[in-house]
Amino acid sequence: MTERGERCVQSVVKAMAVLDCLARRQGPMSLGELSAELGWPKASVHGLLAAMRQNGVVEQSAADGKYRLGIRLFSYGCIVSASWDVVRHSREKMDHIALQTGNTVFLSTLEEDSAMVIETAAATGSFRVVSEKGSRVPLHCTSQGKLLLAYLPAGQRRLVLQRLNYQSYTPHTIDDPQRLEAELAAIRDQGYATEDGEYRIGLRSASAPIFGVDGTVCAALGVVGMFRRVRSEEFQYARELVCRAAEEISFDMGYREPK
Amino acid sequence: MTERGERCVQSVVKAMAVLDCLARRQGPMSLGELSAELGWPKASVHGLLAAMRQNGVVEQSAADGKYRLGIRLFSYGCIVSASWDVVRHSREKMDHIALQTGNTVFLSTLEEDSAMVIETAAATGSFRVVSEKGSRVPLHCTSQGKLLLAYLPAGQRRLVLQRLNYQSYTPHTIDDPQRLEAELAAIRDQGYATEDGEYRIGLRSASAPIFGVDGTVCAALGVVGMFRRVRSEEFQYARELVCRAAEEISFDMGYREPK
DNA sequence: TCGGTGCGTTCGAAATAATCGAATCCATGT
DNA sequence: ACATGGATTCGATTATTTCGAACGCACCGA
Repeated sequence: MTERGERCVQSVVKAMAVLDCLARRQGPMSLGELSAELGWPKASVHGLLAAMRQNGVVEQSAADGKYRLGIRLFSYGCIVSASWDVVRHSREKMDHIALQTGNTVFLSTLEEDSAMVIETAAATGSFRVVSEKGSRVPLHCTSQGKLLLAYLPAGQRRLVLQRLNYQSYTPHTIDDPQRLEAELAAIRDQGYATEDGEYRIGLRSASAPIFGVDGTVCAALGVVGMFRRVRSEEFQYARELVCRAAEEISFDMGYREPK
Repeated sequence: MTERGERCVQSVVKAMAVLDCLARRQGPMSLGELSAELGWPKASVHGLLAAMRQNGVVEQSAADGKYRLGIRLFSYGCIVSASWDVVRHSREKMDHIALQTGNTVFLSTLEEDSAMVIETAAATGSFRVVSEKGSRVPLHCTSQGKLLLAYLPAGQRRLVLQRLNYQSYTPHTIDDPQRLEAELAAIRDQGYATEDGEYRIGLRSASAPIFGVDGTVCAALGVVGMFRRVRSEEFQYARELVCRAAEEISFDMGYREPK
């Protein structure tokens, strides 16, 4: 471990790995567990944890001594969230679409080879699909995932497509790279993505791109619900609302369509 | 810098200081700024940043090379937020109080010598007070701050009271430790805290303690708004709703009042 | 009451990895 | 083409991390 593309402080890389480990578990872990999981001596892991405990990035339970992600990370997360213009520009329109369609509206962006929800507007219907802030879904079988992939620069897209696992969640999941490539091209053509029970049976969704001032897609605006069929009027209506809102938000953010 | 109470990895402590610096600014910073602010050579800071950039804890702008907190911190923040039982148990009752009173309802907890908002329910009225998740307010001049202080174990409370700055925000701010101590005792007696324009002129708030199963206060439930007077009927009504809800939430979380 | 067990924590010397001034690169703008 | 201001890389010195082992402590069953 003496050679590295990037010249960086290895202790800090390790500390980040500890955070990742705690994040994957989503719950408290003992020093022993962390040490075993990471393959480093307990004393080493302890040193890293102690450093991060100092300012609340990790916390230690007074009862059982287990470690977990700390409140300071919540604080940082709020700062990051507040820095996203796209959330501020979308909030109102998202609520509006949620009311009009009765379904869940969400804003997603790429994070670690998956699509992460960064904002939601709750459904009003009784069969509401819940979509929690911070939750992640696969890229190859959701409308937001496929959309974000479709608009990724070709170079990065190729790399991500290679890394994906193409797990089949339902019989409708697109589980081979060739077909996904074709779907992505179609998405770029029509300017939006749909998903027809490819991730969860009975769930359908549509997503449209929000462009930043630099012309790249900074988020996917989507609607998800238990629509009857993709061709149904309600779904097409929801899809259109999302597409129009995404265009308007892009405009608000300073993006101008190339002529 | 060879002696330390805690035995911890100093590079990681420094990395955390970099994060803190970026968090305080709440916006992008250049390597030079960070270096100057922290008083360390640019190359050193760069190494720390490079390590954290690897996994998205910090991001670097492609345009101007400036650094900022990364999306991974948002992801971590959501995990932390989701781990708080108190939020899940409070959500519904908070919405209810917000509807009943038309004012902003919030859940707060201690973070770095201030009271941080961890959940909110938006006001319905036209003169709504906004309270953003993650925002922090002083301890000595808000109902949530005084409440959290009042129920802190005596040892910790003394330490915090010493560190506070007692800045006067309005003519009503309690700006001396003695009077604050007396106020805290009164709060413990009556079981709730109020604030009468001590932080912002015209703003009044009331907070009640939510107890965890271990008997400590894990959060303050509060309501804030432009109430006419503390003795007004609306304020007393809101205060009572908050107190009752806080008791119920405490019960739901497994707390049983000592006989 | 007494060991045993499984924790987190501390210790200390060997050895690795961080440090930081200076050099380099790479945009921008003149 | 040149200067400027920034990020980044380099490399020898040196302080820091490392990690096995020992410690302290709570819990639990005998």
